[in-house]
Amino acid sequence: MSSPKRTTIYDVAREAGVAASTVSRAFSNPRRVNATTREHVLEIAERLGYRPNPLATALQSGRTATIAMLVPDITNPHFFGTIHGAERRASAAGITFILSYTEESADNERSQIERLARSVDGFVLAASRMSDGTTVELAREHNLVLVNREVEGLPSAVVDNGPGSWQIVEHLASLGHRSLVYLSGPHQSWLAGERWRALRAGAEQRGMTAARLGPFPPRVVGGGAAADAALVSGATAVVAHNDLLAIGILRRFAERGVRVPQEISVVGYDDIFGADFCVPALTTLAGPHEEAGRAAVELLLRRGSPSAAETAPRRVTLSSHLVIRDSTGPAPR
Amino acid sequence: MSSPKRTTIYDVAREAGVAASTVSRAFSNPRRVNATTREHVLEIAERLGYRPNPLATALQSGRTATIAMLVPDITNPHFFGTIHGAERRASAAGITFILSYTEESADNERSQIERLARSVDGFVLAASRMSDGTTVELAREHNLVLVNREVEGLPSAVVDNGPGSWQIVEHLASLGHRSLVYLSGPHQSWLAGERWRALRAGAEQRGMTAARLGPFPPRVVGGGAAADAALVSGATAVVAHNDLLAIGILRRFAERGVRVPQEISVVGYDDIFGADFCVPALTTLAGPHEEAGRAAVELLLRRGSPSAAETAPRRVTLSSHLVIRDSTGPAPR
DNA sequence: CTGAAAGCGCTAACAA
DNA sequence: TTGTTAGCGCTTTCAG
Repeated sequence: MSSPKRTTIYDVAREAGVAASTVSRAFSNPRRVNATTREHVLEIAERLGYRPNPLATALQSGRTATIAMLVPDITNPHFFGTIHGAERRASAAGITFILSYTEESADNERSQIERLARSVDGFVLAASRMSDGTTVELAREHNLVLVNREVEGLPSAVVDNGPGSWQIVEHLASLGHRSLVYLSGPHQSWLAGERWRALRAGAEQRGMTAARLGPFPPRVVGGGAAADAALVSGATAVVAHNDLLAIGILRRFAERGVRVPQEISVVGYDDIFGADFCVPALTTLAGPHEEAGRAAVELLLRRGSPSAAETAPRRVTLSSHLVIRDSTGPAPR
Repeated sequence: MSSPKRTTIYDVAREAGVAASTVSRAFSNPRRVNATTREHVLEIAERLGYRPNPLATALQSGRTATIAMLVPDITNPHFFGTIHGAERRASAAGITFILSYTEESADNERSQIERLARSVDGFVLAASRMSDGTTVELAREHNLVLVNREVEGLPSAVVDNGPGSWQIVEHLASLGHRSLVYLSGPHQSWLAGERWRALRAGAEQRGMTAARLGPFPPRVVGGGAAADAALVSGATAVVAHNDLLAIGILRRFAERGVRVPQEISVVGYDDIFGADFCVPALTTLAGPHEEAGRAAVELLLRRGSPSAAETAPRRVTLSSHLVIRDSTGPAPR
């Protein structure tokens, strides 16, 4: 497997006729070394195929140059954008990126954080399922940044769902709908709460009735039960917690011969891959999730740097926008 | 961020009235310690909130309890299954899982391996773009397992595409098609080569003509050019390098008013999310990709263990199967 | 600007 | 079974 002996700073030092500390400086603190010396050292290092051992660096300095991102569920395409943005940003900064799944479990999330604590400089928690209290407590010991979740006092990057949910209501109202039902996601989901609050407020303002049903698993399979529940509710418009659920709902409606949007309108969240080619194509709230991932990593990196530690904005909000496709139409009369 | 001072084995040792090495053993080599002593140590450790520092362990022992998976492109849903399977397996073994993207670049792949080398026990390379030579060379220094790629002498887990591609040909032949065109993926893709070889051989056997066009980017956007090229070729059936490309092709055909499958049949590979609800639903070669990811990690873990180092199977092959949906039909006459 | 020396927290001989 | 003793490869005072 791995070679018997790797070259270390000592090998380089000996060969270059300098002390190990000088080699160390040549790499990690270039300006503290005479330019000529450094060049010489670097050359020898190159020739010997020297590679710094990140583990040794981390053990000694406490800096691991690694961050971890925790995601509830990888099979949800919604997260791809966020993950991708975060990974790109970390990679650009020369930071190793660890991805981990928590299977929608707050306990898992917590234990993963504890397990990885010493191996990373910080965490990006995507759509964290942990309670505010637990999160704040962990944030005292660990470097945390949230994505699509807000907790008082913690840095976060979120795609606003409030204004976006209002857009959904306005859209439905303009089509003559007088009632909507929100098919909710996991009840630990902060986002689900945000969405419902905004939908309800928007509906009230427009004189529409709004009901919430669920929770439903935020996956295609959840769509069957969700669709049936929606039908019983009598609402003319359903807003699904996410596109996965919405696609499942469309499928169930198709099975039952319920025509969308003639008999009922369907709206989703996230604009995932597939939302544009399912049938009917899904009206959904799209957002710059890749940007959110990037911003989160940026917040994390900034906390590490000595400068601008507290001056930096702690909270990034990004705008979402409604993409209108074929799953919404005039309310039936 | 992180607390000022973490408790170490020394703190525990002092408190428990034993040597540090005993504490170390109590955790990493439980059977080499008197049961009573161990229990006592563990209790003290618990009370003091001791957590082993994986970095120190790794630096000393060389074992990092971490593996890395390198994937060409995360936005390709094809990889989700593989990633998920690998992650689950690693997680079950208490192994930290690092995910990294190589953006379809062999150079990137190589440099990532070198960068992570000291921080991980091994690598899972998914659909590696590196040449056989480079791969073999790297395998001398690093612990590599391949997924959906075969290189002489290296362990791998692959979903067979040969037999699967034959199934595609048989299916098309049975529908009366006399010609097919393969719209190829990246030319560094080993899989693309395998597929084409099998398609060509199968076609020959069935007296069909087979042509290869491309390479096309294996994404939806590649579908436009691919579809147009297929049309010019005059073939009655197109086999796309993957479902993403196939979906792009369907879209282009729809735009151009080409009816599928009446005028032309379309087949994809991978059975990704969305393949069942695009229009028409896609006929595609499905495979147990999650299983492949799991198997790859298993191969990696096995190499580490002293026993069965060489007895273990080095190559896992999994069967694929054709899922027939609505994008294939009788050849036009 | 450079070198010597002391660890970071843990494991692994080797003794006892 | 347990303790002692060296380090793993690097960074970081502290002198020079």
